[in-house]
Formats: sequence, C-alpha cells, structure tokens
Amino acid sequence: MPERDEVSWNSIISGYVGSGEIEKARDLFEEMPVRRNIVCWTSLINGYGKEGNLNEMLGLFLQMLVSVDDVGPNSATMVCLLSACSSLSDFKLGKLVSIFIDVNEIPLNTILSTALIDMYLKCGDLEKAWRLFDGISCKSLVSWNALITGYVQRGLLEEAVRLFYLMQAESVKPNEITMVNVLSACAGLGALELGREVHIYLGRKGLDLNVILATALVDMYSKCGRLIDACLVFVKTTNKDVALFNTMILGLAYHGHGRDSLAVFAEMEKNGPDANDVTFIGVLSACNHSGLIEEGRVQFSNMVKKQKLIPKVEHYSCMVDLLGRAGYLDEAFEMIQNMEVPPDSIIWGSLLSSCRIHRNIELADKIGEAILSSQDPNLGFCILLSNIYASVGRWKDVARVRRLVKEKGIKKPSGCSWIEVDGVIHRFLVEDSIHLQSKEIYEIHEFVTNQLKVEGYVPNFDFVLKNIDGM
DNA sequence: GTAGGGTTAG
Repeated sequence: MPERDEVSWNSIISGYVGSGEIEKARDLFEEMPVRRNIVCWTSLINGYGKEGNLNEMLGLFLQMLVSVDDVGPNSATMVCLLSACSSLSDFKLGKLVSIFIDVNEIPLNTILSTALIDMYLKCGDLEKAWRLFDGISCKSLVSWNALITGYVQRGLLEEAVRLFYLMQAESVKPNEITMVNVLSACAGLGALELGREVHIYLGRKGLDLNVILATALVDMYSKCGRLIDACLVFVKTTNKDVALFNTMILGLAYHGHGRDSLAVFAEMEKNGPDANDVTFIGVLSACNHSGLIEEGRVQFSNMVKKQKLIPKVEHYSCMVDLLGRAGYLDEAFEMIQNMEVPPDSIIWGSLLSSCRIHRNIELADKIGEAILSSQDPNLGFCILLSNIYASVGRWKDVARVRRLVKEKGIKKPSGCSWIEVDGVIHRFLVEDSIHLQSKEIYEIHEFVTNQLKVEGYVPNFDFVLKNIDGM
C-alpha cells in the first residue's frame, strides 16, 4: 500500500461516508496507520448522524474525547451532532450538545450558530434562537432560512412573512428554500397576493421549479381557493412525486371535486408513484366531501387489502364521518369499536354530529359517555351533546354536561378568521369591533343577510348551537 | 468535515 498522508486518508474516509458505506469507512478508520485528525473523526461522526444512528454517533464522539489522537472537537463537529439531534428530534441531546459548546467555549461561527438556532426553534425557545441570531455578525441566507423555517413550523406565519420582508430589507436574496417556506405561510394565511408574487418572482428569476416548490405552490393555490392555478402548476410539473399527487388530490377534495380528485388518484395508481397513507386521507376526504359512499367503502378496503396500508385514526375518522352523514350510524359506531387504534374525541364528535343530523338519541347517549370520560373532552362537542339533550327536553343531562365542563375547566380558544387584501392581513374574531372599518363591514353583512332573505333563504335554526351560560 | 424545504381527517 502506498504511503498516504492525513489529508488523503480524510478524503477516502469522507468518500465512503458520502456514498453511505459507513462500515467500510469505519474499518479503514480503525486501521489507519497515521494519526486520525479532527476532520477524520468528524467525518465519521457525521456519517453515523446522517444515517440516524445516534448511539454510534455519540459513542464515537466520546471515544474521540479520550482517544490517544489527542484531538478536540471543533465547530464543525458540533454542527454534525446538532444536525443529527435536530433531524431525529432528540432535543434533550441537542441541549446537552449546546451546554457542551458553552462549557468548552467552542467558537460560534455562522454555521454553528445557525445549527443552534434551528435546534432552539424546534424546541420552541424563540428567545434563545433570537439571541443567537442577533449575535451572528455575518448573517447568511441559511441563517435567515433557518429562522423563517422555524417560525413557519411553529405556526407563526405572519411573523414568518415579516421576517421574509426584513431579510430582503437587509439585501439578502431569497432562494428556493426561502420561497417554499413563504409559500407555506401564504397557504396557512390565505395570502393569495403574496403567494402569487412569489410565483411570479420564481418565474422571473428562472429559479428551478423543483417538485418541492411545485407542491408548495399547488398547496398555496388550493388553500387560497384558486384551484385552476393549482391544477396548472400540477400539470406542468414533471417527475411528480407522492407528496405532489397528495396535495392535488386533497386540493380537489376540499373543494368538492370528488370525481376529479379520484381521477387524479387513478392516474397515480396507473403511472405515478406509490400511494401512501396521506394519499388515502385525500381519497377518503374526496369521497366524504362529495357524498360518494360506496366509493369510500371500496377505497378504504383498497387501502387495507391491496395497498397493505394500516389505517390510522385519521382514515377511520373520514370513514366514520362519511358513513355517519349518510345515516349509517350503527356501521360507523361499529367501526370505531373495532378499530385497532384508540379513538380520540374528534372521531366521537364527528359521529355525535351525525347523531344530531339523524336524530339518534340512543347512540348520542353512548357517545356522550365516551366523550365526557375521554382524556381530552372538546368544548365544542360538549356543547353539541348538551344541545342534543336540550332538543329532547332532557334538562337534567344538560345540567350534568354543564357541570362537568365547569369542573374540568374545559376551555376553547376563540375562533378567528382572516383575509388578505392588497397585501394587508385583516383579522376578525366573533362579534368583534376591532377592525377600523368595522361599522361598514357590519352594514354590508346586514345588507347581504337581508338580500338572502329577499331571495327566499330561510335559515335552519335547528342546527345553530345555543350558547349556554358558563360554556 | 459543517446549517435550511412540500402533502395529513373533523
């Protein structure tokens, strides 16, 4: 074997790590005739981290600390550890790594700070993340992206959009990853105008419209009610993967285009990628939203028997809702009882609302018990139950539900809706008067309501939930 | 040797 220096050993080891041949890399690493430097150690540590083997990764790191090679971990080593903790959501270990960095005064460069920001955002410690971000003297695009991504993933969508503007004000140019996150925020906010601007920007910059960006666009357009634009992006995208198909199937399903949604699914079964469990959430919702009962039954059995997918509570939830609405209450009830997963209050609530529609008090009684004794009773369902009792004059039961709600301290955050007009997001709460044009808005609302009456609309007060004191 | 991305019921 020809003599090799440290540097060429490093590149051989990292080559094997890069191509996923971690065992080969490890064997060579053990037999190396020259001193193993920090690059070599870090390379192998990273290899274990990337394949999700935290135990081996940590073992190797500890081995390094006591090895005769006498190397100390540097910033890159810590980035590898943090990156593994973050992708495997092991935040306990991540915090330990962070403490190690502090104690050993490992220098914080931009990359290490960014890795720490990512970790702290995922744990929900926004303050620490911000302190780190402020401390970066040379904020990179990736640092901004980590911050924006973290905000989007925590559901802080308006703030994420604000960060996006702030980033541009600092003359940092966004890339695909920034745009995916901004589009995701737009989808959640219903911010069609900003979403469109992003789409136009992508076209103008000639940025590669990869399948991830396409998915984010399709999702944004569907959730903002622009199904035609969603379809256009979907059709134009080559190399469609399962997530893109799922997004399109769900988008069509939401908007009541059950048949079209199923057609996309059929196309996927024929020429596309394999379906997964998310696909069937879309397929079953398509059947549900379009009242395709028989099709729903067929697809559910297709999922279990042909595709060998194990149904989750979400799939059962779709089926229970589908069957319940159509009046097959006993079948829906039986399905909940025979599931191999524990029912949550949501699935019970769905069946309960079907009981109300079909006025099945006996079943509502049974479900009521299940909801009230469950871990997470939902206030909405308690009110629903109480209204069902009220509708048949069972006032004692109404009082019992009300007492339980008080005792358990069940609360519900107030509902909120918002709309974006000319890039400004307007937010509304029930019966609020916060908006500056509140007076005009209520006037128009009254006008529309009157117009509906003129056109012959008669509201069905039967289904309006009664507000009960203390609930 | 090193940081960041899309789809999930009611």
